[in-house]
Amino acid sequence: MIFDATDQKLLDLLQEDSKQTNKELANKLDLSVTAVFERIKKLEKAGFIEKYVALINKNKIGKPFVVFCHIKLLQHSHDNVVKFEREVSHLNEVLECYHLSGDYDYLLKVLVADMAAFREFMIKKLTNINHISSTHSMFVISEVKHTTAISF
Amino acid sequence: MIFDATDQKLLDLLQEDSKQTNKELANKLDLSVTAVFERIKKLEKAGFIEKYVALINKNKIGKPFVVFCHIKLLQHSHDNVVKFEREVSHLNEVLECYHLSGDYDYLLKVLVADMAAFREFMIKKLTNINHISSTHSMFVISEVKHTTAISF
DNA sequence: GATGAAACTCAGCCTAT
DNA sequence: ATAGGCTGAGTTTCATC
Repeated sequence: MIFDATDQKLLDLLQEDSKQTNKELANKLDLSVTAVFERIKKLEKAGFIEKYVALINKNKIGKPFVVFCHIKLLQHSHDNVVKFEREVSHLNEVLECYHLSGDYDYLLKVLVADMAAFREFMIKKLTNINHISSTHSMFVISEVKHTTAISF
Repeated sequence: MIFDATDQKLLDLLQEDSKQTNKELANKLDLSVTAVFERIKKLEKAGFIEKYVALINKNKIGKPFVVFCHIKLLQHSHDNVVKFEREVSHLNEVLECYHLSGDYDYLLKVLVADMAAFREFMIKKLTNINHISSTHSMFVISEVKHTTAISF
């Protein structure tokens, strides 16, 4: 598939605002509406565009508290790893979970209402998952930058 | 403003797929098309919905390598902090930057092509910012979970 | 461009306060 | 009775071919 500078610009625009009409995009890219339409379909089919989503304000819905949580496992047998990953994926407070190199095995991004809710999460959910050896939590004081848009 | 269970469901649906038509949403929510339309406008105006974006596949555009980078500052004077935060925000490899409690001051999520590109980023960009005392990088082995959707 | 569908507007209705 | 959400019809604009 051909992927040129115009496709890049198009992805930049769609990553910023996916509700723009093809006409608006056409103006910005100096293309016809149909050309924009076809490029978008091409990018969707080729898997460049994964999905279109609404981003919502976490403060507005009462979950302003972000915690990053390092986790070390007791053992790293295949079964334990798979089980841990599956269980952690099902926790809806966990927005992101990464398997990492370094001292700790995993990094979790956890979203909750406040410190009390985080405590509940730790006690009732996280440490209820077996095979966790230790955890280390870091609280977000402020979000300096947060974007979903990848630059080229 | 009233915010009820239907609004929650609507936000859940829009966080999953913002390209659904109001008709589809109306069916899922058992409402009329107009009612859905009005609720969405209400949620946009009230700031619950921040923006609509396309999520793109980082592997497809040649940036599959994710690194989390802890950073400690030398001094924490107001000026240094502001300057650091501004400069780091301008780096397009940095998708996210958080001011954290704990041993390190900041956590950065960095997206690059590969280890060589990360090295370039560290040498040419990151450590070029003054007032950095130390850094500690952790490489993502696998992304176990990654969602932009916040649950209620 | 043409067309079918979607977004958006409006006027009036229903419900709860 | 008043406010708010709901509906369905009508109009404009968009996506799609």
